[in-house]
Parts: sequence; C-alpha cells; structure tokens
Amino acid sequence: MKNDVGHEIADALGVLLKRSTRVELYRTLTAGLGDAVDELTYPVLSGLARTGPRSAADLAPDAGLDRSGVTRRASRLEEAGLVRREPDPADRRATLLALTSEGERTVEILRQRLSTHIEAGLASWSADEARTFADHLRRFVDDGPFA
Amino acid sequence: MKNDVGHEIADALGVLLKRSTRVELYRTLTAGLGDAVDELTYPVLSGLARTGPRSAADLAPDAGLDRSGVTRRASRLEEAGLVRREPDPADRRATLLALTSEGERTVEILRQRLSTHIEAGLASWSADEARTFADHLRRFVDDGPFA
DNA sequence: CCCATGCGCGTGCGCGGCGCACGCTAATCT
DNA sequence: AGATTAGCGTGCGCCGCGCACGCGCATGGG
Repeated sequence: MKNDVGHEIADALGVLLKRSTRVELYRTLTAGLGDAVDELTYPVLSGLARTGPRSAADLAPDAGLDRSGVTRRASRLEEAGLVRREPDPADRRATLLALTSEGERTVEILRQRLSTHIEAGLASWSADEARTFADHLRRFVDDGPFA
Repeated sequence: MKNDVGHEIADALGVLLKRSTRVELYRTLTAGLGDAVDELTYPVLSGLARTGPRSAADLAPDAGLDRSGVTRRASRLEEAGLVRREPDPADRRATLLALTSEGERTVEILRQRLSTHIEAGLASWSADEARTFADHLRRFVDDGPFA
C-alpha cells in the first residue's frame, strides 16, 4: 500500500526535524571554532560554501530568513574573520559575501566532523545500504517533495 | 569510498533542514485548521499523538525546548480546543497534556496532507525505491547518528 | 547630459518567543 | 509531623526576527 510510505516518511521526517533543533550536537560540532560559529551562523557559512560569493539577498531564502538577518549573521562572521565583504565589480551598490580562507577551512572542518559523526552512526549498515540511502536522500532533496 | 557517503548525507541533510524552516509549506498544510496550529505548536500536537498523554516536562526535550515553552504552546492549543489538561491520577502535582478528539482529528488531517504531499513528490519513484527509502529513513531516525 | 526613477544594502524599531528563576502545591523520607 | 524534594505555571530580561526607512548607485528617458 503506497499510502503507508508517505506516512512513514512523514513521521520519520517529523522526528528528524524536531531533533535538528537540539543544541548539544551543534555544541560538539562547533567546539573550538570560535563563538561566531553556531547554529545561527552555520547556514550562512554553508550557503556560501555551496555556491561561492553572493549577495545577502540571494542567500536569504536559502537560509530561510530575511535579508536583514543574513546581514547581521554575516557581520558576526565578518568580525570573526570567517567572512569578508567585497564590492560587486559589476554593480557598485551590491556587496558580495565571501568566505575567507579561514572560513573555508572552518566549513571543511565542520563537514568532516559531521561526516564522521554520521558514518559512526551508520556503523551497523552495510556499504550497499549506506550507498543506496545516500543516493535516495540526495534524490529526495533535489527532486523530491521539498525541492 | 565510504567517506563520500557521510559527506553526501551531511550535505543533503543540511539542505533539508534549512528548507524545513520555510513557512509556505506550513501555511498550506495547516490551512483551515485554525490559528492555533502553526509550525510552533505542531511539535506539541505530533508529540502527543505519538506517545499519548504525558507531561510538559516529558514533551520538552522531544520538542527541542524548555518546559515553559511547551506550557505556553499547549495553552494556545488548549484555548483552541485541541489539547486538554487533565490531572495525573497517580500524582496530583502533575498535569498531563492530552489531545481532545478534535485535536486527534486535526493531527490526522495533517498527517494525511503531508503524506499526500510527499507521495506526489515521489511520483517518479518506483514502488520499490520508495519502500526502501522509507525503511532506510526510519532506521536512520531510530538507530542512526541522531537517535 | 542630466534628472528622475528604481534597486540594493545596512540599520533602528517594535514584537514575540525563549530560557531562567521564583513561588506554590503535593509527594516522599526520616 | 517536619523537612526535603519534585513538578508545574508564570513574570522577567534577552535576543533574534521582519518591516520600514534612508542613503548610495544604476539606469532609462527627455
């Protein structure tokens, strides 16, 4: 019965999203990276890492908030030396947000820590299962119900 | 290379979690269910639906916030007639939160709408793929890195 | 060429939700 | 029974958010 699939995914996602607000995991993941890196500023970091330098307005929908929020979060990261503001060469009104080399290093550390954490939690999975799940999840995110 | 799996899952989850803050989906899912049902009160509803009546303290970690927050959200739902407070028969200090029949009806509607939305987004998947993904996701949530 | 209109960014302001701490009531222990 | 502990609801201060304004720059029309 295909209806069950929708319900199961819905329930599992619900639990997953609720747990994503837990602070403890963020605390361990961001340990030693400075006070500027937390669950609020992380979407800005990863958003920039994913697409390269871009404006706060472009980043806003990706981070799920207003441009002003992106500006404030980016300012904190700028003070910490992880993000740099550079004028858009094509439009001198615009300001592009870009990661500094230290910012890129920080994102890489976070990615590595998260990856390690995930693989540790998947220890009981076979390589095939993990591979299939990763593929499905990517497809689910890119082309699925929440694309 | 197993390391890629961790990275891919990490990236996909990151995007998924960011998108989960979008309000538009909640707006359509909760349309016509009253002003008390929104992205803030939903964790209380679904948490109660999952485990049955329980105290605010029990519910708090599940909803990712403090007991006071659960109390306030539950009060809103109580005013709307979706949640009822009943004294714990075993401990007269305690107050249990429980769904009213209307609350259960509301949760069922939400589950149904979300399930329909998900299945629509999975239209291009084969039944086997969807089934496997649902199983993997459940296992990931129950026994995985974020259990 | 210049002026008017529109766009893009940063910031002040008011609002709302959260966590913390307090008070009160009831259970438990000596 | 007195004292201590556990559990709930609420007032308070804080912080982040969205909205609206102001300023600087791009752009199109006279």
